[in-house]
Amino acid sequence: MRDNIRRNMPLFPIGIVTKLTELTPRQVRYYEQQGLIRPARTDGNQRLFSFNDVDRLLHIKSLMEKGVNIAGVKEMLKQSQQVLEAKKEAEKAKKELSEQELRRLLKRQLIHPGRPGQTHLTHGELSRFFRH
DNA sequence: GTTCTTACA
DNA sequence: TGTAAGAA
Repeated sequence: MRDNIRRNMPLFPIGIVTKLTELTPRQVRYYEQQGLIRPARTDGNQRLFSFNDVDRLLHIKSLMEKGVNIAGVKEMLKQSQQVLEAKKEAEKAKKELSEQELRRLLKRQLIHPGRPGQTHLTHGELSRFFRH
């Protein structure tokens, strides 16, 4: 799991990122303002993006193209983090629980999906995350 | 030559 | 979001 430190390594300036993502510098900076990404900075205050940042931007781009607005993108990214955290917890559980206990847990999660603290949205609220 | 911030159409 | 100005 040493790959993550590489993926988070600040490597490319905004010019490279815009070519990689086909986003405009304006968009990239704006997304940073909205807290969707937080690229590192050089001594001269120039942004340096990691592979993760680029992936994130591509994800954001695809969502935007599907009509999801900033608020919606934020939620989606939150869910992505929750999924990752869930995976970590699952690995923990795998070590701490017996196979049998694990089966029971998984079965319960399948029957009661989104139990922990997920946001249940009504149809009306969902529209909040799309362009009007 | 690139990128940064701020401001305005 | 695009574009311009002035400073790194």
